[in-house]
This record gives sequence, structure tokens and C-alpha cells, in this order.
Amino acid sequence: MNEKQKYLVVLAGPTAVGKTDISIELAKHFKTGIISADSRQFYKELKIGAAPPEQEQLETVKHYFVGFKSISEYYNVSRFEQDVLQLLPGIFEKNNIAILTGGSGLYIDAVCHGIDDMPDHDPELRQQLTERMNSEGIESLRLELKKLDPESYNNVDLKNKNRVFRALEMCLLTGKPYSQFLLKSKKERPFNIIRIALNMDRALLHDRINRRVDLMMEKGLENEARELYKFRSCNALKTVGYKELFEYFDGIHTRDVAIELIKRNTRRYARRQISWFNRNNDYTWFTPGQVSEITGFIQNEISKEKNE
RNA sequence: GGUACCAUAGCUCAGUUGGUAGAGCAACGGACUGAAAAUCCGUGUGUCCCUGGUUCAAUUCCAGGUGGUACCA
Repeated sequence: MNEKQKYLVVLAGPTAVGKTDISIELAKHFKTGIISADSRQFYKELKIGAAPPEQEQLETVKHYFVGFKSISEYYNVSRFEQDVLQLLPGIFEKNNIAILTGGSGLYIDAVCHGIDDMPDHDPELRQQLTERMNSEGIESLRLELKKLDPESYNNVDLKNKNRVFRALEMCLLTGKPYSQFLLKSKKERPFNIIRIALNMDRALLHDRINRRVDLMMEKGLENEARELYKFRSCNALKTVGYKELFEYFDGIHTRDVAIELIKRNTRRYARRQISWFNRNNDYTWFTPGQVSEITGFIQNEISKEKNE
């Protein structure tokens, strides 16, 4: 079997653009399954807020990595990369094509070209550092990073506390500079990758986002959030749709304001996604109405490869 | 129909003693290798309602018009 005749079709795009529907049409057309690259649809508790595919859709086409984790479980990009790479050979035994769809650009890229090897964080150390950040401020962490890893100090965004935190955390955990792990190597994959991204007129996208939020509220997002309130410190719940409702429960703002904030933050999230996919020139862009153009494009890419 | 007030950014509004304008929110652009639906950086986007008049110069003053709001008929 020539492995290079296998194809991973990546379907990216901003939230609410219609990736789920298109991915199902593509999966039916190519008689294959769908791998979700959506860092919130992984969690089974986020039934409404993460807008996972409907039950009926899940029954129509085989989906992987939807609702397969609990919010209290730790998961990260690197594990996702490994999980997908382990899964793919099985799919490729029966199909030439697999579909990877979702809005988490970092996760998609990890599957497509890998992510450098680093150890997982140590929960105790993270706790200590978090406390230190809260009491001493970020400047203290910056200065220590400067000592332990001048290269990272010069390269990371020092205003971004997550980045400073992460770099220092790795230095302390491994005893080696964080920058030594950052090889930015592009790993070769034993399959071809066809990247497709969806987008639409911005005003239309905003309209879809706003309506989807209203629909989520009708479906009972508020109740879902109330039940998850006690897990709010979980990373999986640091998410648009939940954090705003938690603030409403805390009395920080009204229900109506919370809904407006969910809409606004979702719009901003969509913009960041577009930004991420835009900087990668490997994507070919379509609108969600162009299903036949997309299937034609995929077919064409495949025959191009075969003739080489 | 009459009187008063208002008309400036997508919205709510400030302001210019006459020298073409700025806040909040919204929006837009970007970065980003284990928290990524997170986190962070950057950007005013404008026929100052229209037409005349006064003036070196009008978004600002004057007149008329149009639209809105309130009150009186």
C-alpha cells in the first residue's frame, strides 16, 4: 500500500460558519469519518455551549473525539496529536480519505506538522507558580525567566502572562531552558494533507453567531452552565458561553448583558480564528454554499498527486 | 398647522470663543508550541443632515429646507 495515496482533508474556519454540515456532506460523499479538531467539543459535558454535532448527525457519520473526555480530565494539544496519529492508520485501512474538521488552529497544525516534544506540566509546580504570580506579580516571573532562559525572555511576549508563565514553568520543571525545547521542526506525515477553509461575509457570520447564541439559550445553556458552575475552575470551562454566565450567576452583570457578552466574545473568537487560518497559505478558501466546488477541488488535488 | 429643542463615527454622546473633530461601547487588523473558545498587542473607521449667506476660512454664526422629539392647537 502506497501511504502517500492517503489524504487528510482539513476543513477549518471560524465558529458558526457551518463546518459541521459541510464536513458531514464531505464524509458522506467520500464515505469516511470525521475527526473533530475542536478543543471544546472534546468534552462530553459541554452539550449545548460547545455546539457539537447533533445526535442525529453523530449517528449518520462516524465522529471521533467528540464528547470523549470529561471537563475534569486533563488534555492538551500534544496528546491530541498523538491520539489522531494513532487513529489515522485504522481509518486509512478502509478509506483513502479522512476528514479533520474544527476551529482550533493550534490543534490542526499539531496534526499536520507536529509539535515539539515537551514533558507535561507538574500540577504542584503550576499551583505554586500561580500563587506566586498572584502575590508577587508577573514581573517577578519575568526576572526569573531572564535568568534561567535569556533567549525565551527575548522572544516571548512579556506582556502575555500565559507565555511568561509557561516558559518559566518548563525551565523550572526540566532544569533546562524552555527555548531548548522549541525546535519548531516540521514533522513529515505519511499522508497528504489538503487544507480547506470556510468563510463568509462578515455581517452574515455575525448574524449566524448571534442567532446561534439565542438558540443555545433557548435550548437551556443557562441550566447547563448552572450545573457546571462548581467545576468552573476547570480549564475546559474557561470558554465563551460559560464564563459569561458564571459572571451573571456571581451577580457581576445581568442575564441580558451576559448574553450580549457571549455574542461579542464569540464574534471576537471567530476573528482570531480567521486570523490564524489566514496566515497559513496552504488553505484554499470557500464559502459554505460551495459544496460541489469543494468536492471537485479535493478530487482534483488527489488526481494531481497521483499523476506526479 | 404653531412653538421649542435636537441633527457630529456603526450606537450613545462630547467638542470646536470660526482654523475640517474625540470619548465609551461596538467594529477592524495582528501575534500566538501543552490554559488555544485561552492569553496578548495594535487601529478612529467621519460629506460634523442638505442648500444658500456672512467670512481669508463655516461642522461651529445667520436664513431656508429636510428629518426627529416634546408641548400647544
